[in-house]
Amino acid sequence: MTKVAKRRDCPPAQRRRKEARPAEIVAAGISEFEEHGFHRANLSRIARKAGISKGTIYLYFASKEALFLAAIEEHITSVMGESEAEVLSVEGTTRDLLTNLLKNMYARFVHGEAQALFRILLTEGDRMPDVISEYHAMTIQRGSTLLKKILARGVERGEVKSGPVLKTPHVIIAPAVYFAVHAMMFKSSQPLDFEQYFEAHVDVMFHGVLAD
Amino acid sequence: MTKVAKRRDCPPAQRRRKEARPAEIVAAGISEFEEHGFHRANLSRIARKAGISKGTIYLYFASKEALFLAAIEEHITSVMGESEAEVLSVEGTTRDLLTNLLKNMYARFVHGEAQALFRILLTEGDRMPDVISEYHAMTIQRGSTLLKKILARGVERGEVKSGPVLKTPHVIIAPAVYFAVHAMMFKSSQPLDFEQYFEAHVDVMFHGVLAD
DNA sequence: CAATTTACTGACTTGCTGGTCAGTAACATC
DNA sequence: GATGTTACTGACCAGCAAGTCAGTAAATTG
Repeated sequence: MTKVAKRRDCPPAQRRRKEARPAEIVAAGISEFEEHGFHRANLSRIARKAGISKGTIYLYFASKEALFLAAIEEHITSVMGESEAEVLSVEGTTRDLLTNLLKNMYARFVHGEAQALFRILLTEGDRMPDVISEYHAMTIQRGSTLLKKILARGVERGEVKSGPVLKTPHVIIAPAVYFAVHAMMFKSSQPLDFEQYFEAHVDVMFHGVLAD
Repeated sequence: MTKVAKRRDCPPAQRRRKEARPAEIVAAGISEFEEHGFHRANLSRIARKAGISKGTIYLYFASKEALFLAAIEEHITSVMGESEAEVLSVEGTTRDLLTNLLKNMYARFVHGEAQALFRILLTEGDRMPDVISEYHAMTIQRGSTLLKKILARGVERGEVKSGPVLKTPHVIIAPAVYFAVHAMMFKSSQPLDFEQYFEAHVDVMFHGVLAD
């Protein structure tokens, strides 16, 4: 009744690659967490995806949560790095700048990888205030600062009228987030038409719904 | 080594109340699911909240999932029942109607009970397409039909200009959903000022951001 | 009051998964 | 080739929670 260890010949004869492991594990982790969220994510499956055994994960990460944090950090920086300068560098009317910014947002949030990250944080964010803060800084904070700049510039050029939006520019990009949320919930059953939605978004943002 | 049953005196001497149980269990379930989502919700805790033992739950519901479905159904109908007629009955300008509708939405989605439900479905909805469909019908479907009516009436009265929004009225209420999502993620760390946000929302919805 | 029915209980079973560690083999050095 | 080091393996452990069911007692019946 001892803990007999019946060792079989190590099947695919794993090579030893200390340097490559962490990144590979994180990559497998991102994929697994995207697909299943934190709770349902399964370490054995992550190990399989990374082509190693479960025990190896624990050589590089202290716990499931530690791996999750590493994966989130990696994902945030890889997905969110750039775009600000790009948007601001365009010389053009406020219309152009805003349209450009929105296209950028939709591309990331709706079609892109940012959606999965967004979903995970929405779902599992409670337990990790640090990550939430970082995410906030890199998305909302950054985005609304950028928007404020664009709007202020627009006011100066006489293209934008002043109003409460200047202080709470979130409302401008809100429909993009709504679209992402709608897609998350109803993608398969009741999809929205993107082109049509985008057109409506831009139109309302610029002119509102009232006549005159 | 038999399965000895050491029966203690039945502690609080539970009464037998076959009729009242299901509703009580569902109520306890709603509270638990709101607080923890589906996965972390714990049946023993639900039983405790309902003042019964775990086994009793299984006298009335086949599984955790069945209880969850019952809870969701109950919640949807209790939270979403009304408001439509109320909003439409108001005789006034389109401004009034829309402002009224929005206040209603914020009250439900942002401050009210609908938020927890929304969060759960966003998080756990994949596994239950039926519930998602029902939810869609009772919220999005209904809401956008209502909005289309209001806008069409506004166009007739010359208060609303025609445009792509008439076909995709979602963009109008999107900022309310954004606010709810923002609250879910950043409530504790970076809350938005509601009054200010609401004002900006209404302003943009009516007039847009561009001058003239 | 005894006999019967049935709402209810909670210890137990079962299954799953995060985490451990004795054992193995790939590489390094002599 | 022998010896040492260490990346790696995977059977096992521990604990938790969904679900079960033998047993109990509240109501009901005769």
